[in-house]
Amino acid sequence: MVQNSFEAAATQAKRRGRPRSYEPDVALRQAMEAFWKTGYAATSLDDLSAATGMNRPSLYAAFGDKQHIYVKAYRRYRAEMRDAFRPILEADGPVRVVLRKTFEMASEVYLAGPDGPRGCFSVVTAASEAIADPEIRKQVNEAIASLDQGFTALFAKAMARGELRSDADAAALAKIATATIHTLAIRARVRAPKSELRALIDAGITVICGLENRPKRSKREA
Amino acid sequence: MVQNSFEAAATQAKRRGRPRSYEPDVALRQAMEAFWKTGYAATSLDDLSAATGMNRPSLYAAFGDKQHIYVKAYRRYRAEMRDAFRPILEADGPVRVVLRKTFEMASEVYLAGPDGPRGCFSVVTAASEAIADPEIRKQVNEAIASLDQGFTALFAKAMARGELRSDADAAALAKIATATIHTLAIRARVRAPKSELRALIDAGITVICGLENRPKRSKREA
DNA sequence: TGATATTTGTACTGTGTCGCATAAAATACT
DNA sequence: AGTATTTTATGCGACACAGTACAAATATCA
Repeated sequence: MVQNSFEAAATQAKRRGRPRSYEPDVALRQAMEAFWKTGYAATSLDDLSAATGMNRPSLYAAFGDKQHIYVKAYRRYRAEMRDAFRPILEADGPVRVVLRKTFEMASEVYLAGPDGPRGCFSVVTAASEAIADPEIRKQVNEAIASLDQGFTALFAKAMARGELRSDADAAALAKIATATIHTLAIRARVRAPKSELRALIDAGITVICGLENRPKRSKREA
Repeated sequence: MVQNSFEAAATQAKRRGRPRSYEPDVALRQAMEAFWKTGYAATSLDDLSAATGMNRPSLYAAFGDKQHIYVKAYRRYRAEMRDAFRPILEADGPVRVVLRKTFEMASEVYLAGPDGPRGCFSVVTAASEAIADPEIRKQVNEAIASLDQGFTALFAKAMARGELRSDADAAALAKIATATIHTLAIRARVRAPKSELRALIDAGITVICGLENRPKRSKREA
């Protein structure tokens, strides 16, 4: 499997037998979408089959049984989120701006489902499964810790530049930033109006960075 | 059904046929526990039957089909939470104290499952079902709005007493308080260590009420 | 004591679901 | 061309599940 993907990644090396009628990468993404929307238990293998265009035996051959498909789909979700958030979160710039961009990105992702808003995979679907499945629980913990750490680094940098109160606690602020992400995810899933999410983003920024201290003429911050 | 519960509530009025071997109230609570732990889809009627001690026909007679049982169990959860939180949230006292008590109550509830931590029914189980079931989505929205409003009232009172910055926005702070509840629920479900939840509570209070301005000798606030 | 009313317990039906076995299809190697 | 290899496609088998029918059980009322 490993060398296969290596060969495939290389120069589309000629594989011996009948060619696959699916691309594992896009199939996994489609499976992810299905789980994201309906959760683990409510998504049947037939649903996955329909979503991916693969039939069940192919699903098994490619990803293993349902639990394995779920774990891999969740891993894929986390990887995509990492790739989407890291550049924004690690970019240089005023905390307020970076924070706003991060929250807005989250909000967009949570609202932008193909069939309406669906929130965050980790928060609304994986967390639910965390009691029954230790592997998933571990991954959700990693996801949360990773987010906490990303925000902590951002705030530590900002404090070093004097952008935040010197008596602030970067790790504590980070937890509140993660909390804002979490509540965004939940509210998006239950179709809270966009205005509510916007208000939430403003509230999170204000509470973490303080009120805009210099009331300038320009209305936008970014 | 309505008059039955009335009679029963009255003086155990003599019912005609074979007596029930269960108490509807405790049975619903047990069903709630089951759904709370494993979610809607992963909880079978056999699970509910085992949890309540009722057999399936009795379940149907008492509460309707699975979806109805779930809705009623969720309603029950919300009612219990209301009863638990309202007196704390509406009590007179310094915001910091009220807020801390509220967060600590939430933390305790989320951690105190009979088989380990399970988070919040609304956040981790109902929100997941919110896409498929409009009735549940409506109820989750109500639950969130109710929490937002409770915190808003608390902060408005506090501002009137001069306990918070006069330029603060009670509704905005309330959303952050709700966010703190939400992240507590999620982290509890994935078995975050208690120390993490404590740190989160402190962070939420600090970020909403500001740093303790007068460093007194006593270490506790409450 | 017998009729009536209500609940329980068992068993049944039809459907959904998971996982796999097996044959057909489609490619590369020789 | 023929063989080996890999995937697809059909479909099977065992089981879980939701919901219900029906008879037995247990109470009140006359």
